[in-house]
Amino acid sequence: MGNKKARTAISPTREEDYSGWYQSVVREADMAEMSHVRGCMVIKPWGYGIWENMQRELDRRIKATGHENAYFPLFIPLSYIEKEAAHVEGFAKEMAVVTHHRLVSKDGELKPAGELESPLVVRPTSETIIGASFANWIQSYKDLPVLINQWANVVRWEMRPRVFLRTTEFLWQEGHTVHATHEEAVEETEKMFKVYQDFVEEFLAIPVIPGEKSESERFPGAIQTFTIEAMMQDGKALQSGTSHYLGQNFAKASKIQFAAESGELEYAYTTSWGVSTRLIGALIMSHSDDDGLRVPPRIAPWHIAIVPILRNDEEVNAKIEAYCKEITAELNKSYFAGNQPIMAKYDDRQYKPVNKKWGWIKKGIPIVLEIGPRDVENGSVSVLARDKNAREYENMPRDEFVTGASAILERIQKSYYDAAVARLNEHTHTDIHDYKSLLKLFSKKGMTGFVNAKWCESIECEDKVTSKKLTIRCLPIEQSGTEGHCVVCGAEAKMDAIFAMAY
RNA sequence: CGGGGUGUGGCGCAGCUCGGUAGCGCACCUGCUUUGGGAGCAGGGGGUCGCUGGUUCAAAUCCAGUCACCCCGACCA
Repeated sequence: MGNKKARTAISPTREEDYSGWYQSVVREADMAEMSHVRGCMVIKPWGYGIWENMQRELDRRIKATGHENAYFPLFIPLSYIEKEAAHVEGFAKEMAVVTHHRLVSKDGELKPAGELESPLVVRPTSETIIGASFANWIQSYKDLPVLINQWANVVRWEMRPRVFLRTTEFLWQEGHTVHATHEEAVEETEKMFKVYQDFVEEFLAIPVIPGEKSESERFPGAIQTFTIEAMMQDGKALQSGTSHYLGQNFAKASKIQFAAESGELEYAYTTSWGVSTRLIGALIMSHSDDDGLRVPPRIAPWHIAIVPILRNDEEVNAKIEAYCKEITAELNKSYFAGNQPIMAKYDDRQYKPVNKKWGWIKKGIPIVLEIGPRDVENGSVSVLARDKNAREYENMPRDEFVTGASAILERIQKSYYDAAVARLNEHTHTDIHDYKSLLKLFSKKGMTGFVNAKWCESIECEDKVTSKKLTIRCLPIEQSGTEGHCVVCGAEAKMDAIFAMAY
């Protein structure tokens, strides 16, 4: 056969077709597939396992900050949605509406019947329906704050679905809180915003730029929207989590009032915040390579796959199997990153070893162990770490691996994060000061990246940029505080803004 | 929602212009050989060609409609 070409497990490669690569990664890792329902996906066990791990850790952090879980209806009366003007306008175009409650058989076909007197919408978010409950729950300042979180599915009738990034139905968590004062609600908004940032950086190994959204990018009905923006491998930005200060807008719409100490009836201050299965998309586009997904150990459903290399010799095979099971059991008693249990899986499926190995690589499991007769002889293991070349085995004594596994997992976690930080830093341009240079930078094909530049805060300049497919992602929390000129119009400006193309 | 493209076994594709009843690579199953870094040979299973209707003796192929996916745009807390 002669020279083997460098073969990648995923085709097309990122270089050849980024979007095709993304879809191929999702398919080859067996994470999800588009269903036959427009824009809706089936999340398969490997993808859902990642989501469950996200849920577990986020849920812990949400509860650690004093919130409790509850559940509210999927259906929202149209009249509720109508109550907040900006909210209606923001969501009207992507609402699924339920108009009937029955089917009847007619000419051999099922037809909707029993038209509802007032239609229901499928929640695109739950501010209004939760607000209606809150209005009942709250009488006095002594009832505050109310700190509620909900894990749910929501529906937004998107025009251009993309698996995990923008689907018609998706899973998320939405926090909704009520406070007596403006200050306390702002504090809450910022607190949860920080929870998201820490979670995404520590567990998903994705560095983010925290910032505030411009007025036009705000959540419909919010006073302030905070966002964490991550940079994908193609340089585009992905909004990965948002936290909103809603002021009294929704309290007024839903009549969330309380008797203050003074005896006055006052409107409360509310917040909401959420992250969704979109984070899985962020994970894929942050860390994966041309051999498939790479899952940071802290979020991986399994950390170590143990693949036996069996021979046509039952006696030898029995030894290999026993050896593998011992190692699996030892690993499963171990921890990494402090107290996170190591999840090791003995892969005794009947597939060929080499196919099992590549299957795991494409799924992005952090470590694949291959164990054959020679390893049993020598008391060793062959280690494939996903942060290294998929063809480089490292042979090491069994005990060294078992005791060192946690360190390897931690190294992998760190290496993914470091690589993502390096990319973010390298491709965040701070030397763009005029409109011409800005457009020139983003007219390039391929890696575009972020521009951190001055903005005069005028909607005109923002619109001008938006018409060029660029967006102002956020006004970073970390401001230089220096004076300068708006990168668009050249006027005096103090505010730093992140400009980028976005998903 | 506008423009473009595509739907053929699990995946990737050919066949369609010029209608004659489906093929290739990978994967899968069996056997033999091989045996720790995507093995070889031989045999085999699996698709009513997205769906509906029309034209025709005959439709994957032509026509109409419809659904879905992909790309570009608009839209997107």
